Amino acid sequence: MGRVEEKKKLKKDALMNSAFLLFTQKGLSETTVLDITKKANMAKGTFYLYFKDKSEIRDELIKSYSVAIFNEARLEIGDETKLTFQECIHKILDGLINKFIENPDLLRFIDKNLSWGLIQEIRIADADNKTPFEILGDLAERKGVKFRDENLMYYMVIEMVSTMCHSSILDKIPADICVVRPELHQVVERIINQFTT
Amino acid sequence: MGRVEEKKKLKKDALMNSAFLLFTQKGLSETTVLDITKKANMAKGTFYLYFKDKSEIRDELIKSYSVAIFNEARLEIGDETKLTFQECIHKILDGLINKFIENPDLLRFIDKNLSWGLIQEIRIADADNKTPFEILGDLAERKGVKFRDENLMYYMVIEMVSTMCHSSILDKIPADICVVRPELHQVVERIINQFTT
Amino acid sequence: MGRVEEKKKLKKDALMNSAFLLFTQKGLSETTVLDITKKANMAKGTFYLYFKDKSEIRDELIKSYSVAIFNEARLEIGDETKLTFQECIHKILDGLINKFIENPDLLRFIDKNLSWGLIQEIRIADADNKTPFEILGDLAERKGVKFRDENLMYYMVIEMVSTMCHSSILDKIPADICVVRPELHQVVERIINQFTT
Amino acid sequence: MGRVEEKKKLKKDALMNSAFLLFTQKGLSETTVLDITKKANMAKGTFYLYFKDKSEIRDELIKSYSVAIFNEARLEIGDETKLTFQECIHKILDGLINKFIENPDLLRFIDKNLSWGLIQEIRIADADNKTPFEILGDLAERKGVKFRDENLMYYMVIEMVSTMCHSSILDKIPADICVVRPELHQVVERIINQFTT
DNA sequence: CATGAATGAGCATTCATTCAT
DNA sequence: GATGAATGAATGCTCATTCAT
Repeated sequence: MGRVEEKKKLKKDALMNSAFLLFTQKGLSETTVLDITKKANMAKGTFYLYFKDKSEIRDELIKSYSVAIFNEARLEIGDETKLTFQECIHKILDGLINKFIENPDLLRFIDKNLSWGLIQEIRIADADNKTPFEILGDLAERKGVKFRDENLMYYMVIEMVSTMCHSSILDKIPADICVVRPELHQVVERIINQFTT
Repeated sequence: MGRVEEKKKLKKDALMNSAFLLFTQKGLSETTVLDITKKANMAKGTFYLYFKDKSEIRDELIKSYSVAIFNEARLEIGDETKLTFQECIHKILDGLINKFIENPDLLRFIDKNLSWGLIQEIRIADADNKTPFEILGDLAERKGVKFRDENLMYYMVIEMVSTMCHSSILDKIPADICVVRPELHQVVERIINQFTT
Repeated sequence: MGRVEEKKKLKKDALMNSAFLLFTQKGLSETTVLDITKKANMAKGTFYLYFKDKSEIRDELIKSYSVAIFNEARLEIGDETKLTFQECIHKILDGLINKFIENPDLLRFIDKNLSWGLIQEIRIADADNKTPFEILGDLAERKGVKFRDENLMYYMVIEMVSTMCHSSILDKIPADICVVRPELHQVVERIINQFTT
Repeated sequence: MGRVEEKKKLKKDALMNSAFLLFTQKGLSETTVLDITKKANMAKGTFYLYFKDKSEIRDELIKSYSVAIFNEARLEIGDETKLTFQECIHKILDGLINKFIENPDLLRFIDKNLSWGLIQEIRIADADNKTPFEILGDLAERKGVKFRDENLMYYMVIEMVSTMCHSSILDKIPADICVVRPELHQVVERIINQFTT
C-alpha cells in the first residue's frame, strides 16, 4: 500500500506544481481546472479526487510554500554565534532576495497570497514546530535585544520587503533589485532600530 | 438639453459608484456587469451605453479617484510657510490616514488598483497639471531639501503607507490604526532621512 | 401639408436607400436598425415612425426595385416593329445585363429577394397595370409566336439569367460576364425554342 | 473504448442532423446553438465538445452531404457501355431528381450552401479521389464527346437543375416536378449541345 | 482509481423595440 | 414629429462540477 500512497502523493504534487505555475502567471480566476490538469497530464475529473475545489488547492499551495520559505530563511543564518541580531536579519534578507531572484514565480505567488493570519499559523517542523516569529523572538533573546510592539515591527518589515522585492525583481519598478537591495537593507535596519527599546 | 445631460451624468455616476463598491468588495473579475447594473437599479444593457466594457469603467474609476486623493492630499498642507518639509509630509500623511479611516472603500480600491505607472501619469488640474511628484519636488526645493534616488524613496513611502493603512484600517492587522499611526509617521520620517543628502 | 408630405417621403426614401445598401452588403440579419438610421443620418427611433419593423422595410424595397427593373426592361425594346420576338428578348436581356453591370448592388438585392410570387404581383403602372408576363404575352401575340407552358419557360429563363448574372458579374464565376453573355443569349434562345409550338 | 467512440459518433451525428434540419428550415443565422442542442436532446455545452462553433458544423455538413450526393449520382449511371454521353447525363439527372423528391431537406440544404468553389474541391474517395468534373470529363472522353468552355457549361447545367428542383419540388413553383422534369431534361440536353464541338 | 463526456449555470455583449422628453 | 436613453430578451461561449464507464 506504500506504493499506492506514493503514487497518490506524486499525482497530488504534479497538480500542485501545475496550479502553482498557472496561478502565478494568470491568476486564480483566469486559471481553469482544465488548464491545471492538462499541464499535469491528467484528466479533468482526476483533479476532484485530490481537491474539493479550486480554492482548496490554492490554500494548500500557500501553506506548503510558506513553510518552505520560512524554513530556508531560518537556515540561511548559519552559525549565529558571532553575529549581532541585525546581522542575522541582514543574512536572512539577503537569502530571501537571492531566492526570489532565482525563483520569481515563487515571489509572485507568495506576495499575492501570503496573509498575515497565515504567517502566524506557520509552524516549522524542523524547529520544534515554532512559528517564524517565535524563532525570531528566541534569536533576539539570545542576542539580548528587546523590542516594543514586535508584531507591528515584523509586519512593517515583511510588507516592505515583499512589496519591494515584488516590484523591483519582477518589474524593475521603481528600479532594479541591485539598486533597491542596499536601500532595502537600510530601511529594514531603521525600522528595527525604531522599535528597539 | 441640460436636463438630459444631467440625468446621464447621474446615471454614469450611479454606475461608477456601484462598480466602485463591488470592485473593492469582490474584485474585478468576480464582479459581473449584471451586479453593477442591479446595484445601480438599471438594466444590464444600460451599462453599455456608458462604458465600452468592464475594464473601461475600472480605468475611469481609478483615474477619477486618484486625482481626487492626490489633490486633497496637496490641499491638506495648508499654509506651508512656517513648516519644514518633514512637517508637510506629516500633515499630508495625517490627512490621508483620516480620509482612509472615513472612507475604507476608497482605501480598498486605491490600494488594489493604483499602480506606479498610473501615479506618474496623474496630473492635478488645480496645480498647473503637475504630477504628485513634481509637486513634492517643488515643495522640497522651496524648503531647500535634496534627495538622492527620489523615485525609490517615494515608492517605498507610498508602499509602506498604503499597505499599513490597508491592513490596520480595514482589518486591524497587525494592530489598530491608532497604534500604527505614530509608528508609521516615524518610519516615513526615517525613510526620508535615509534618502536625504 | 404638401411640404410635410414631401419631407416624410424624403425621410422614408433615405431610410430605404440606406437599408438597400446595407442589406445587399451584409444581409438582412447582419444589418441592424441602428446601421440603417445612422447611414440615413437619423435617430434610431425615427425608423419606427416609417416602418413597423425590419422586415417591412425589406418588403417595400423588393417591391419598389422590382417594378423599376421590369419597367426599364420593357422600355429597352424601343421600336419593336421590325424585330422578331427573339430579337426583342435579346434586347431586353442585353439591357438587363448592362444595368446589372452598372449597378451590382441592385443585382445582389434582386437576386436575393425577388421571388416568383412577387414577380407575378408586379404591375407596371406605365403599361396599363399589366404584369411583366402579360406584357410579354401581348408582345408574343403581336409577333405571332405561341408557347406551351409559358410560365415554366419564363421561370427557367429568369432563373438562368439571374443566377448567371449574379455569379459572373459579382464574382466572375465561372467566368467574366463578357464570356458568359453570348452563351447566355444562346441558352435563352434555346429555351424559348424548346417551348415554342 | 469502442463503445465510447460509438456513442460519441452517435452524439455528433445527432447534432449534425438537428443542425441540418434547422439550417434548412430557418437558415444559419436564425438557428441558435441552443436550438440545435435542444432538438438533439442535449445540453448547450455539449455542442462545444464536438464543434468549435456554429460555422464548423455547417462546413462539416456541407462537405459530408456533397460528397454523398455526388457519389450516388455517379453510381446512378450503372453499366455505361451501351449508353451515349447524353444518356448518362439523363440517368444522373433522373437519379438526382428522385433523390431530391425523397429528401427535400437535403435539396434545401444543398441548394443553399453548395458553392461553386466547394464543388470543385469535392473528391470522391470511391473514384480515385477525383472531382465530379474530372469524372464527367473521363466519361466524355470515353464516349468521344468534346466541349468548349466545359466549366461554364457545367455551371449553367448545375444552376438550372438545382434551382428548378428547388422550386418545383419544394414549392411546386412554377409547376410540379412531374411537369418540370421532362422540360428540364430537354433544357439540359440543349445546353450540352450548345457547348459540344 | 482514472477518465473525459455531459451538464447547465453564468457571463459579456448585442440589438430590436419602447417611450419620455 | 424626432430623438436617443433605457430596456431586457437573446446569443455565443466558458467552465466548474458530476458521474457513468
